Amino acid sequence: MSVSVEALDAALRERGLRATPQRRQVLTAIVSLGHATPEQIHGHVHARNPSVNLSTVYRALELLEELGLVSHTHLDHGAPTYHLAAHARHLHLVCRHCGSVTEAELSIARPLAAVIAERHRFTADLTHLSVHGVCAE
Amino acid sequence: MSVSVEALDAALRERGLRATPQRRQVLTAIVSLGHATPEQIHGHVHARNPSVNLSTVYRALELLEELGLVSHTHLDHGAPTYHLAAHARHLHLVCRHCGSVTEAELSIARPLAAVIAERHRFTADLTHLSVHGVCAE
DNA sequence: TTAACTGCAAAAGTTTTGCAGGTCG
DNA sequence: CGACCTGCAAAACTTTTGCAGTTAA
Repeated sequence: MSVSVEALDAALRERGLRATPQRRQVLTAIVSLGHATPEQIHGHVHARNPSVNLSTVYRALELLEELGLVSHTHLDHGAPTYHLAAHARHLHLVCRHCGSVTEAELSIARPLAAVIAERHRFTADLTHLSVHGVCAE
Repeated sequence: MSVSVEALDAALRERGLRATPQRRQVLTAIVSLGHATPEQIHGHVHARNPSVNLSTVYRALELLEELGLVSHTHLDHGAPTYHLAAHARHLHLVCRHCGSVTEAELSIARPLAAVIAERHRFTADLTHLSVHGVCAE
């Protein structure tokens, strides 16, 4: 975790931007939560620092994503969920019925990515891949 | 197209629901547009029948999906796009840069679905699969 | 006729924005 | 000190809901 925060500080410094507590706390929240919606992230940050505003969370998420530290997917019904870019070593199986999210090996989608690259000249970003369906319940 | 509308009428009758012009027009719009957001569908319907309200479009989409005639995915930034269930014979390649949506053979994802079924006991719905990435530009 | 459906308007939920004040560097 | 950031409030969107009037069957 402190690794991520240090990476953040470095990335910010490099761009002449500021390392504020809020930005660090948003990143820390993502690290703790694994993957979460802006709302959930705000809840986590807010617990430690009640003055932090939801709009600041949105702005921080946008920035963190721009810096390449974080990325997001649309898991279920359009709800965006954010996670560490470095942790994006799995794809998501989203159950339509129970809403559960299971993680699966990224490597199992490699063959698919290869076919897509070849036939469509399209570079698939597997870290953004989520497969919808029905789990074993 | 009239095929779809007839299927709609039949499905509605079977459930004791009503075949209204609005419902038919929403379905027709989806047929013409291929895939479209609620907003775009409303635009299309509205052009022919200006009195149709957006909330009616939402209600119709919900119903059509329930009847299994239509389904939706979240293509790009969470924007829901609806399409005929019968046309869902392809998966989507969504370009992060230009926003374009390319269609690819569903069959190329079969092996992936098989692995997921075996390892995770998860039945993948490939018709809801969209792959994000970068196209050839 | 009458239960289902629609249009309208308002509510609810989410994300963005303008601005005055606070703060990192 | 000075530009960058934040909190707040309001705006901009998207989707849902309640209700009175309309309409398909």
